[in-house]
Amino acid sequence: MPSNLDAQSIAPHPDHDHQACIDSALTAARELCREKQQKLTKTREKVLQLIWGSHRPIGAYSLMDALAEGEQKRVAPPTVYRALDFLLELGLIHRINSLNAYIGCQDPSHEHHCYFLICTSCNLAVETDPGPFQSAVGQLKQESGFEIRQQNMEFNGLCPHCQEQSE
Amino acid sequence: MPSNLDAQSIAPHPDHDHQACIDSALTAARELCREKQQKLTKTREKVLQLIWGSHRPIGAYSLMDALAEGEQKRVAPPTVYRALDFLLELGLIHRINSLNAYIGCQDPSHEHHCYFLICTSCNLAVETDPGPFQSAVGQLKQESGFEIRQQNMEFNGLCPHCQEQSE
DNA sequence: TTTTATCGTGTTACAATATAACACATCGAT
DNA sequence: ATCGATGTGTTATATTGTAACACGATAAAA
Repeated sequence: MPSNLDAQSIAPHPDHDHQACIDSALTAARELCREKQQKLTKTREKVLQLIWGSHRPIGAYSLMDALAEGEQKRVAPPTVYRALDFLLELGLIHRINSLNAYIGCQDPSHEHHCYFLICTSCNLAVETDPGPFQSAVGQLKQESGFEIRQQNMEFNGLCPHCQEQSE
Repeated sequence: MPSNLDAQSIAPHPDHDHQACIDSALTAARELCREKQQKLTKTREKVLQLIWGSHRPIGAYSLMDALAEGEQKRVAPPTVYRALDFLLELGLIHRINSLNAYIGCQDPSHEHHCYFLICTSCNLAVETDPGPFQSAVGQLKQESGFEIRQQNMEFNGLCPHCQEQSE
């Protein structure tokens, strides 16, 4: 789970040192690629960095726009999607299905299920610990007879900051 | 929660009387529309019926294909999407985000969160009770400071029937 | 050192999902 | 009878994602 958080909350504080997030994400990514003997190429690294440009999910085509900044040529969709597939595969990013968008993984060092809190006002997305849900999941497995392999949870609501704004 | 279930499981048995599902869904829909003073027009009813044609999520364009069966003209996408929006709004169907597809709601009589078990082999999708998860959600609200308004859970795995097949 | 195999990228075209905008029709309430 | 609200038809287009094939770099095998 991420450092660099608001003491009151697992949501990153609006004024937090975001460069630290980016740096630690990239360091973790390089480390993971070394371990798994995968190459973090220029494109892949740039995409990861852009995704970590905020704590808000970003779409593939927005990434293409961002990649185009200051470049002569735009990259084509397959380039971005290949990078995204690579990063997803390694667990360095997650896909937010309800938004068709991608966000950095807070803890890529081991596989885990995706539990996200998403602010419908500012789009902040915070990854949370699936732990507290696992007894209910176990019960559900029993009752349903399903063999559950993936858990994908998306909570929508208002983040602490946006609640203040709207008061 | 639906009747007509496998005794061992909340998943519908492959041989269950599916016409009963369709009929009770349509009856419930008519009732709900009367209550809420909304019109279940021909198009809307047909779409709902097609969605209830199985317990598998179905995409908007497949619905268009199904609507076209035995008709002279195909309807255009907006027609289907309007019907879908209407049915979603009333809670008669849910959207499965990870599949861009739609499925009938098992219990439209009151608003609730969406918890689905989805079989990655046969696409069976079963709606389950969010109840057992609510204490963990409450804890999460506290810790995160988020005001959670919507819960959208998609579990992927193998349904009991497909587990047998793959043994 | 050449050869070859693998992996990553470039490029073109296209598929699949979803919406905007505007015209028209229906139907109940004033 | 008219008006306003709601539902549908129609055309065009936006958004998200893939298929298929060519090219290039790199590194291991011959």
